[in-house]
Amino acid sequence: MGAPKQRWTPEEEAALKAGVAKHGAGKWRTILRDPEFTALLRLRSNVDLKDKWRNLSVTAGGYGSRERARVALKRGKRGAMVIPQPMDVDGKSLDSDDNTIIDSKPSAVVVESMKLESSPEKEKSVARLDDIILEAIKKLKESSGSNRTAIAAYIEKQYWPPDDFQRLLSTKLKALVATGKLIKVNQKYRIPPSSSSLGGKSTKGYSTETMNAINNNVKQLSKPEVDAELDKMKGMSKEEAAAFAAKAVAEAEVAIAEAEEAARDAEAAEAEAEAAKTFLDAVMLTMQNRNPASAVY
DNA sequence: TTAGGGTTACAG
DNA sequence: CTGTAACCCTAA
Repeated sequence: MGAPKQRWTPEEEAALKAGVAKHGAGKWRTILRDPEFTALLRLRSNVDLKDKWRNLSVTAGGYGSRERARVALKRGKRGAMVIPQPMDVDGKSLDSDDNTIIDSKPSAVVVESMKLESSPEKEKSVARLDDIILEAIKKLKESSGSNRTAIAAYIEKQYWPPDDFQRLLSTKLKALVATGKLIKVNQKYRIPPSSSSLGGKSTKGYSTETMNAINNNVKQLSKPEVDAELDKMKGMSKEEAAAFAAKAVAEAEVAIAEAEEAARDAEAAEAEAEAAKTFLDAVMLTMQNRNPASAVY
């Protein structure tokens, strides 16, 4: 897993995901033009966004079109393999109310080594923070994971204490969770295992006001975007759909984090992010209604 | 402009 | 050498 060319910073990734959550995958130019992301993605082209999204999909274990092709080739040469799908075991609801989030992306735990490349200072420091956060968790070695306070304490002890650190840390943790580099379980963060599983969705952190708005919207949303996404899901096995949904929820949350981080137009951006989450809630409901024990396809 | 196949750069 | 991530090329 390389640290090759112009690596994407977690911020850029988050912005990309947020953009996809808002406008949908494929609307690269739109995402790029969105005043909320244009700043963070200013150095990336629409093609870059597309490629990055493809890479993310691949490493996420989600079947990106590309990975499928590669896998197919490998199988072809070795002439082996089936894709056994023991179908899942749990017909459980995806809608639990605790704060458990388990991202759908495995992703290796390789931290980004600091490169002394020619990148803006800002990006350098944030990339380093990611590195440090992971290091902190590793060093702390808490079996069930480490909470934000412990992580912050460790970092403050080992490194310099930036002024905006606490807030920055929270944002970074969210981003890392969304990226699959960390898993959050009951307020604690830990390094993800090699494989992924599906978790409940989180309903944390939103004001009752917001939640009401969401619940209210869920009942009467009818965007063409929704139909399009739901249509995609028809061809997925339940497992795939669940992973997809879990990932999407994480993305929506990143969108919210981004909205907070970018103080500018925060309200409007947050509203859009919430809308994205609303869509996801609808997806979840739809899935629960239609996913008998067997897959659709 | 976008999707997808191909290529390059780099880490393990 | 192989796998991964960023980058390039081109058809639609």
